[in-house]
Amino acid sequence: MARRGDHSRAEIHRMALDAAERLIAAEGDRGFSARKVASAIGYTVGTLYLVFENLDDLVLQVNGRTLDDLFYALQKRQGATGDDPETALLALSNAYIAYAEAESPRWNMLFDAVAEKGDNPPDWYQQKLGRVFGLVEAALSPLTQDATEIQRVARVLWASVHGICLLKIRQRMNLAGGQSAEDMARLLIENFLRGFRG
Amino acid sequence: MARRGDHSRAEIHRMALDAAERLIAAEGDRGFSARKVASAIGYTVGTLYLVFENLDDLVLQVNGRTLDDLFYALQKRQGATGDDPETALLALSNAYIAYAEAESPRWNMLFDAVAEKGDNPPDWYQQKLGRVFGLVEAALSPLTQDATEIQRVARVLWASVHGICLLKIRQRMNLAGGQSAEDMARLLIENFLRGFRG
DNA sequence: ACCTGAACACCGTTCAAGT
DNA sequence: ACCTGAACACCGTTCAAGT
Repeated sequence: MARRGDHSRAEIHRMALDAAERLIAAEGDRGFSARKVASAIGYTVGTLYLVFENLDDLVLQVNGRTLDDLFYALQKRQGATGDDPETALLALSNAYIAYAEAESPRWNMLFDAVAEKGDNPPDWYQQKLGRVFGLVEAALSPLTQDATEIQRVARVLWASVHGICLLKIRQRMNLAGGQSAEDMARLLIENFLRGFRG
Repeated sequence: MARRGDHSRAEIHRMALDAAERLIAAEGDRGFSARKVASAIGYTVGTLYLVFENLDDLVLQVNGRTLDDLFYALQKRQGATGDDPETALLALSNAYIAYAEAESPRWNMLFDAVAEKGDNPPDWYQQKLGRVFGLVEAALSPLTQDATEIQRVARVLWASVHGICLLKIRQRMNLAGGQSAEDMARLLIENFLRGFRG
C-alpha cells in the first residue's frame, strides 16, 4: 500500500491511466474495474475518486489518450502532401483499419459509451477528435475550395469507413461476403470519389 | 412468487424476453440485469438459468427479436419493386435511421456486444441478419447481374449507413458539421451510385 | 420436477474514521 | 491533508435444499 504523500495527485492520475490501459489491453473492457485499477497502482478504490469524478471520467481520459495515439498512427502512415485524394484516403482508411485491429480493445472502448441524451463530450475531447478529422479533411482538400463541403464529405467518409471497421472488429465479417475491411473501404472510396468528381 | 408448474419453460422464456425488452426500452442497457428481469416476471434469478445459458444468451435472443422488428420496419417503408436503386436505397437508409432513433436502446444493444475472438453468432441469428441484408440487395439488384458484386456493394453501403447512424445515436453529431444523418446518408449514396454506374 | 434462496466472488460509489 | 476501509446497494452465476 502506498503511504500518503508518496505520490502527488497528478502522479496518481497518470499511474491510474497507465494501469487502466494495461488492463484494457490485456483483458478488454470486461476485465477492467475501478478496484483492479486501484490495486494495480497500490492504492485503495476510494483514492481513485479523489482523482477522477467516477469511472466514466476515467474511461473518457483513457479514450482521450487513445485518440492521441490514433492521431499519431494515422499521421505516420499519411502519404505525401501532393497525393491525390484517392491515394491519400486509401492510405488513411487502411491505417485506421490497421489501428483498430492492432488496438481493438481500446478502439472498441472509444465507441462503446452510449452518451446520455444531450451531454456532449468535453471540449478537450472534441478537440482531439477534431484533429483526427483534420487528417481526412486535408486528404480531401484538393477536391474543392468549399471548406464546408470538404468537412461534410470528410465526416461522411470517416463515419462510413468506421462502420466498415466495426463489422470487422466485432467479428461480423462473415456478413461481409468474404471481403476484407480494406477491400470494402476501397470499394467505397473509389466509387464515392468517382461520383463526387462527377 | 410464481409457483412451480405455473408456467412452462417456453412461457418463462417468452415472459423473460418481454420483460427484458420493456426494461431496456425504459432504462437502456444500464438499468437492465438478470435480477431485474427475473423479478419483473415474478421469478427468482436462478430460474432464468434454467431457460437461458447466461445473460449474454438472453441478450442475443432479445437482439434476435430486434432484428425481426427492424426487418419489418424496413420492409414496411420499402418502396415499390420498380424503384430505381437510388430511390430504393434512400428509402431504406432513411427507414434505418428512423428505426435507430425511435428504438435507440435496443438498436444500441444490437451492436454493443464485443464478440469474443472466433465465435460467430449462431445460425438462426445470422439468418435474421441476412434477411435485413436481403432488402438492401433487392434494392441494388437492377444495377448489375453479378450477384456477388451486389452482395459486396450491399454490405459496404449498409456498413457505411450504419456508421453514419452510430454518429447520430451516440450523440457525436456535433462532429457531423450540422448535417443530419439523413443528409449524410444521401450524400454517400448519391455519390457512390453515380460513381458505381460509371 | 421445478424453483428457491443463499452463497460466492465480484461491482461502483461514498464517507466517517484513522494517521 | 491524504488515504483507508468498511459500508451500501448492487452485480452474474451456481447449486444444495426444499416442496
